[in-house]
Amino acid sequence: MSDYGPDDEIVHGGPVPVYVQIAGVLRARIKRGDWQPMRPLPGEQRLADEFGVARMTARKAVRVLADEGTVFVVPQRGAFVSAPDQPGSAGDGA
Amino acid sequence: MSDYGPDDEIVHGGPVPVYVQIAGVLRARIKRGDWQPMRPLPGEQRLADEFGVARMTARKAVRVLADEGTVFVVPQRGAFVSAPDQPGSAGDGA
Amino acid sequence: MSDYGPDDEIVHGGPVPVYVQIAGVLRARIKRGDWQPMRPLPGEQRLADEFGVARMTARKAVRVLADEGTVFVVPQRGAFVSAPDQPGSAGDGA
Amino acid sequence: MSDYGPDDEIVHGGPVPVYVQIAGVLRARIKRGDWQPMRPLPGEQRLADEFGVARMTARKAVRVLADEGTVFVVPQRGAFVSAPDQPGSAGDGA
DNA sequence: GTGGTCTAGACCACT
DNA sequence: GTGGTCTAGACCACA
Repeated sequence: MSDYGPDDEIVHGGPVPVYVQIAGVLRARIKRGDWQPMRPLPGEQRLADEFGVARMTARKAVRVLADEGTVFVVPQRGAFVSAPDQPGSAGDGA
Repeated sequence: MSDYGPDDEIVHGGPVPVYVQIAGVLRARIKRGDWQPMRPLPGEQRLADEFGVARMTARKAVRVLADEGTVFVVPQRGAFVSAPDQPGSAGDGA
Repeated sequence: MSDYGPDDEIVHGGPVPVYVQIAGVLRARIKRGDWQPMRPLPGEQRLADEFGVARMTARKAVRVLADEGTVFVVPQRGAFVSAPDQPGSAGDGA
Repeated sequence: MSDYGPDDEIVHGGPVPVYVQIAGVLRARIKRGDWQPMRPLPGEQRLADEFGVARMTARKAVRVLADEGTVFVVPQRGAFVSAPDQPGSAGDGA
């Protein structure tokens, strides 16, 4: 189930491609700590279902995060949140 | 199809360039709220068809609106109505 | 469906491990030409179904063939019949 | 029209993904000089037609070449053969 | 279940 | 005509 509300609305036909919007939502959740480092994101199909898009679109969103290093993809295992660059030393409240 | 009538007639061969006239019509529609902020304008081809002009003419009209900030253009995505500058401070009922 | 009959019967509880027996059957089919070089073997699930064994058993049988070079495994793609060692030096005419 | 023959056959269901095979064929043509630096490759749809695959598959092949730097893609213009690193000084027959 | 690949369509902006 | 995006299905190996 999703704990997410209107914050995560996806706009079709807008200036930002759907897959980029989804990548942004996922990125925000990761930074917010919803998904912890080394833990898997929901699978492509689940993301597609949640956002109401085709799997290929959800897949492209995950690829955006993988290309920027936010997550890493392990074939047949899932997409995992990368470890933060400098975990804990600054900026996170420690 | 268009919901617009004689109001939007374009005069060819007059003192005002056709693309400026079209820009004026589009600007009026936006201010009237026909097209909402963050939503796309019709594509160049559609505008060209509606006004009976060449694509380059429709393109120039959109550029006028972009230059004045009424719309913003996202390459490969289209032209989108800008958000109003400060919709709350004056004129909107606040 | 399988074109194979009693020839390929597997004996459980005998002196020869089931996966070795299955490897032998598969090896025979390859040598017989049932499966051509560079073509994929049936997937693990299909082999498991055909021989009435667990997926891990089918997997081990394929591994036997891979270890001896009869087939080669490409991750995420399957197991493929290897090209014959030196088909040209003798018997192929070149 | 294609001047290409059996050399460029694509195998479906083989150990190598179709889009990787196509990328290999295109790479070979570029190295062979069929397509000169700064000239465009055929469009995605043409490649798809030539190889008998979906456009998305041809697209992935081009992306492979773009990722490795063999070509560069200009949106709405095409994919262009990159300039060689050191054209002519070594390695090409010296 | 996962991600990887592939098909066969579609609409779009832009050139 | 180009590439960019998107849909809605599919089969597969692998765990």
